[in-house]
Amino acid sequence: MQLITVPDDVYNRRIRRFESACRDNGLKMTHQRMVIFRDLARSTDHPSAEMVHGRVRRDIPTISLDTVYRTLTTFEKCGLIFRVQAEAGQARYDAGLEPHHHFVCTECKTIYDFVWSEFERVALPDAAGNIGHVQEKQAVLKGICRKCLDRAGSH
Amino acid sequence: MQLITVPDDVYNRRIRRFESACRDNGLKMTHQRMVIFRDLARSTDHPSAEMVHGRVRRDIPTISLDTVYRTLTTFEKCGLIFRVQAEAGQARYDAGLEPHHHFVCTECKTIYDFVWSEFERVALPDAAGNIGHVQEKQAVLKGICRKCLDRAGSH
DNA sequence: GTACGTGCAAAAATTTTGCTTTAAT
DNA sequence: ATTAAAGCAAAATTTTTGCACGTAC
Repeated sequence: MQLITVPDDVYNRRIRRFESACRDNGLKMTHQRMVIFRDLARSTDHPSAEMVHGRVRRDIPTISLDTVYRTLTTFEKCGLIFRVQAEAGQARYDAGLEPHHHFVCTECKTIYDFVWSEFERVALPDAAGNIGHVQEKQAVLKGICRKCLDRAGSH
Repeated sequence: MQLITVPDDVYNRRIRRFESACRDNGLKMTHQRMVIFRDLARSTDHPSAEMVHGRVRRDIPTISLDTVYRTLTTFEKCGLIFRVQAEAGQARYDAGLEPHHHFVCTECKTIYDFVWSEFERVALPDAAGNIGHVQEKQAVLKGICRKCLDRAGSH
């Protein structure tokens, strides 16, 4: 379930980016793609293909899971969304393009976003540049989230 | 195939750590576990379960893939090895305990290690501490490795 | 009208599990 | 002798694919 939602201005920016990305990549504007992207653009929970499928079925009850898989892969190739580095069994997706990082709870597998402007300012070591051409850099934290800590502490 | 190998002193340190971790966790010292751990301790290629299976079969031709899966999971629970944040379809493992980070080539899926001492020195933002208790922090880079860049450039 | 996208079903790939046999302590 | 681990086979889970039909441009 999705409690926190994305602010309107961020959501609208994402939708506009989606529309231009479709045009630029020659993607047809299908009902399925719009509904799937709208769900992602509003999401803060880094949903898996199955989570997206479950939610978009409210709008398109006949949509198939493989369409969701194909669509997510397509969006990823266009740079519209990212696969999250979280290896929680299933691939998880994120429509947030603003630089941010992830805290993965090893207990409940929830993925939390956080910003870390200090990180953005630190230069990569030479070692990294020697390996190849860096396109994306991100920090990943693992730990136990507050919710799980509280649950464990209460008995 | 494995080109670079781990220096002897690092390898020996890992093996000693393995032996004490088995004692501490009440794990029996089976032939399979030793062979699997030795392979990981020598590895620099962040192998998947299947890669490990393929290699340890040289020593134990009858070893089954599910034993490898079970053993890797066991080692991970003991903190002897880590699952790498790389979502390359399969889970990838790493026996390196010294702080290091990963560069994942989006082309060939190779995972390269690098050290980044500057990163270790930067304090986490308050936002991260508010989410929960951080147990592990790491940077993940994505990009195209030199090998793939060269291959693409040569035609 | 044409090319691309979707739905369906089936398969592929990866990982997990129940049960029996084997081996370590 | 006990108890954990290995091996086998089967299942569960996640993701991909071929083909026929439908839809956006």
